[in-house]
Amino acid sequence: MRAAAVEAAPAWTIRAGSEVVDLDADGTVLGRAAWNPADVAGAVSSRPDTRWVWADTAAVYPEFLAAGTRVDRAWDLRLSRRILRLSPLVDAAARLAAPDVWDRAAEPMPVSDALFALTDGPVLGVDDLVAELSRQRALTDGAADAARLRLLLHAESAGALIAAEMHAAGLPWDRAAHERILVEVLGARAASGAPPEKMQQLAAVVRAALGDPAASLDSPPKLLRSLHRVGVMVASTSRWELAEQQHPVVEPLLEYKKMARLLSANGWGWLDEWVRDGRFRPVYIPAGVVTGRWASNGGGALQIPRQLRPAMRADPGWVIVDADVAQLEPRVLAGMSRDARMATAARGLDLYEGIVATGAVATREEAKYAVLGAMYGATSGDSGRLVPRLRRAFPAAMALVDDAARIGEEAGAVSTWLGRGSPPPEDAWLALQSLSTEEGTDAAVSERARRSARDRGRFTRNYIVQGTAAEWALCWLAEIRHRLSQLPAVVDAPTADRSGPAFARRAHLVFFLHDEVIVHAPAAQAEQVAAIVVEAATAAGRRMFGTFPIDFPLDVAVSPAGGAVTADG
DNA sequence: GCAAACCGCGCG
DNA sequence: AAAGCGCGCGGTTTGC
Repeated sequence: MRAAAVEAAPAWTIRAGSEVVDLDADGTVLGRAAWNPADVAGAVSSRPDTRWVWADTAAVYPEFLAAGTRVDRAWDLRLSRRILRLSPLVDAAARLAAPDVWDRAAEPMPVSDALFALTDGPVLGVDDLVAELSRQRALTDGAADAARLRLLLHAESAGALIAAEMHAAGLPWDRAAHERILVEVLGARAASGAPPEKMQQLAAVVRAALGDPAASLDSPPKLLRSLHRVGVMVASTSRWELAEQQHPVVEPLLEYKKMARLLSANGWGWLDEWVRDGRFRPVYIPAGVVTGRWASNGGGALQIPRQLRPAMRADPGWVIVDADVAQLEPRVLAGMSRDARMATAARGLDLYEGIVATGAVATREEAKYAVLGAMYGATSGDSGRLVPRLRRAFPAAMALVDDAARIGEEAGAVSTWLGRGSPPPEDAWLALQSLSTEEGTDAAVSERARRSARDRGRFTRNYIVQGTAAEWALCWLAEIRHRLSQLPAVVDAPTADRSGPAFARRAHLVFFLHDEVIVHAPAAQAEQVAAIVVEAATAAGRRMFGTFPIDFPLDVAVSPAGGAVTADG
């Protein structure tokens, strides 16, 4: 018999509404308590080894951060539920069939300062969470590969913690540096409403080339008509098509479009709206993309142009540690297919050069287009023509993506390496497919059905690779977070107040973009942090692929500002 | 008059 | 030497 329940340390702690419930490792309730908002730090520190459980990290965890504390481990019931519903590792009969109160509340909820998610939609009581955790643990423990599924759910939940923490910490952003770039590229800011100086001048040049001083440059249909009038017979105004034309309007117009994009997407208005106190605080949405990738909401965090990277600037005495994985997706493909030849080609920093060395293709560029074509399902163009060569060189890897495409075309489901299942086809898709098999079907309908099937095949082909890459990245992030938390805090950091949460007094994650992380670190810890990021990549590879010899090399740059040039061009 | 749909382009 | 995947956003046009 174990000791009295009240004295046992909880393994799980559920937080909902105004209550906290502690559970032991078996899920037996150890005790219930009222939640005390005045002592969040005490609630955390008195349960050093627990895993915190809640319905929605984005709704609950900001209160912890605002109170100056963090948690080591979490279980996000909403994110886990979405995975368990579709995972092929879970017995199909045990998966949920009908939507219920959880699903109505299960729209991706952004991480934000407001706690509106708590009052939006159906309210879940703490007993609902106790029951849901029990159900999810049973599904996970009984899964075809429990360890693998558990890794995915833990990584997913760790990602949710990190998303909230990165929002709270903010990305160090130098308004003056950003404005210098704007002025250099666009010219001085003009009176309100008017475009900046250089843009006005360039617009005049474009209009002169169009022979129309009143030509509209910002409306694609009008611009298209203007182009046709001067003999530029393009079908659209997109850049790649214009670039093929020989006409004096092309060069200034492309330049103008670049400027207009910078102004509207990341101009002074963006700075005013998104940068406060030297921090850009985007809203991250973990698993906001169907493959498991993160999405973002507001501020275009995942689309910051490289042009503006130098505006990312560390605080005085701190540095930016910027790391990205070289060719993450093909490496992940080699790992999941156990393709030893591809893994050999991936040894070293440049997988594309490794492929050239096998003799499959002649140049690095060819290798790149062949690999992209293989993962995206290219059928034509230079990329499509190169794919068969890859199929001969790496049959195991190619069989995996080719099978995924075939399954998708046949309305089937595919899965990532850790068990995130792809969504089923939509009803309209199924209806079109069955319509095309009926007798006497119109040829046009059959063609639409075939195209729609191939579209889905390209989706499932890419799903397994993109989704597994997202899983690798979650493991990497979680490892980095854990290792950074072991570093000593810099108590007298000059920016401790400005950075807000207490965890920001030590090196902390401030940005994540699919295969790249940025850590804001005290300069004295720069080398330690760089080593942590590299070790975490190795650890993530082991967690995902065990002893299979696939490398995940990084480009790492340490500097006061973003956009630093790394050794690998 | 408002919202959905479309375009074009930024990111991986 | 592409036109194959996944996104968000601002601006304009289109549809009700």
